[in-house]
Amino acid sequence: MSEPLHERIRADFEKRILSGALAPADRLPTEQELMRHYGCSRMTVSRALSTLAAAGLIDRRKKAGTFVARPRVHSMVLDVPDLAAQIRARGQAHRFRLLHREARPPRADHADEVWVAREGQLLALDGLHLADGDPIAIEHRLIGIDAVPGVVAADLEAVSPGSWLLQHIPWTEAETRISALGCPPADARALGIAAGAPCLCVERRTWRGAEPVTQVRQLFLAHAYDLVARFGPTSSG
Amino acid sequence: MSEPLHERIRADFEKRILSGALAPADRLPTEQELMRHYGCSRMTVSRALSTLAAAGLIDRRKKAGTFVARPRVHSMVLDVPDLAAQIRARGQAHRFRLLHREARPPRADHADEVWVAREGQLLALDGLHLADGDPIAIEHRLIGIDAVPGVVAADLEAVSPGSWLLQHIPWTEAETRISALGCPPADARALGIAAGAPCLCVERRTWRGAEPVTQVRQLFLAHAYDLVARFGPTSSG
DNA sequence: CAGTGGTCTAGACCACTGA
DNA sequence: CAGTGGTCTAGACCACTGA
Repeated sequence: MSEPLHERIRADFEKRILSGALAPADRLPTEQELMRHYGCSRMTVSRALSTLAAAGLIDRRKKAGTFVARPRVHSMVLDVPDLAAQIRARGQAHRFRLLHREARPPRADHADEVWVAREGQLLALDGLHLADGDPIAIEHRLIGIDAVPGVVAADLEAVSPGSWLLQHIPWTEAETRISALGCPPADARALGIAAGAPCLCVERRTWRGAEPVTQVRQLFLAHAYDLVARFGPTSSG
Repeated sequence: MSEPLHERIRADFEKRILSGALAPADRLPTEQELMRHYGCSRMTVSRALSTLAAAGLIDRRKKAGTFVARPRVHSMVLDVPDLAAQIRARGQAHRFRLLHREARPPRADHADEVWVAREGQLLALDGLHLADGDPIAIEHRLIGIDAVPGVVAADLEAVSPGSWLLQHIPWTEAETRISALGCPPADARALGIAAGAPCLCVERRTWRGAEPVTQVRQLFLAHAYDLVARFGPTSSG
């Protein structure tokens, strides 16, 4: 038996809930009943059910029992592909070309700049992502120098700023906003497309603990970039 | 002490990893050392570390010990807002207008249709999402009638097809693809915009267990719809 | 107030794997 | 082969909450 018992119990109930055999609001057996059914101790049963509860598949209420949860339809796991890797996977060469680089204090009337730099300095970067020499995305990035002092000396064309940060900031929290828009004229010129052409816009703020690290706005040519998200309790089990 | 001890241990190490005090590849104390430090049993320590391992913050290797994991930069939690609720939150009225409805076998040369219906019948729906009477999105949907027999009799203007399915299919797995594109002419006419205007395109396939349920392609007017994703180990703890 | 889940203990045996 | 984590037991006390 390579599979632990708690995992078998968890998978049993996941399957019944996924298949609809157990519908939302249905009551599961009590821990006592499951102990008898699986011939194991209460800790083992409890561990299986705790995992399902953490995944949002069931709700546990004292005295009342354990119930199938209503599906949470609002959260998915989003794969954020590495742009450079995605380009290379298509057999193209990826390059990042820095268009502009400036270290300075934040402008008080720019909320993003104040958010990133607070009272310190920020690094403002504009650059192009190229696939086989053709621009496919433009990014505008702000980095807090106090949060990431090493960035000032980094060669950000050898490794793109996003990759450099990921390699040097050990863990991050981030918030991403995804939208579509017509390409503004200045970006369109840099990308070599018509102003107003459809672009996928990804805006992201990243923290290290409570400290802001970077804010970035990336515009991708339509069809150059897809975001893929998967959803389902299986992904958490 | 309202907070369980295993949760305190988990939060301690999460904090140290997030703050950078513990860097990737750093070794954590052994379970024996943590038992002494927190004055608790091995199960309690193990539970805290198992939760961190499940969240991807640490790697545990037998004989070698427990180590801070390299950040997984590729997965985020994506909030999929309910379009109707989002419109109402802006103080507008949401309505779904059915443009076309047809029950028929799949066309053999349409991969999406064969995927949804297999050998059975499918329901093909086209409709508009309206905010205060103005179109803001168009959707093209295929539903497998064998998987969801009740849908044939449903009033899909009173409740939009997406909402109806969520209420009647107890749990789902889904795969979503997000991109930007210029609006095709036929969709543009229905939306009352110029052909080629930028749109956010969301394509989703949904399963119930192993059975395909629905395939939908939605085009949103730019600025009418944002997708927001959050990322971070806190979300899983 | 009785039944349920939440937590925790002090052990045990085992599997894996690096020294 | 010794140290580490993975699993499991058979209990215990407690907190919550619906009947």
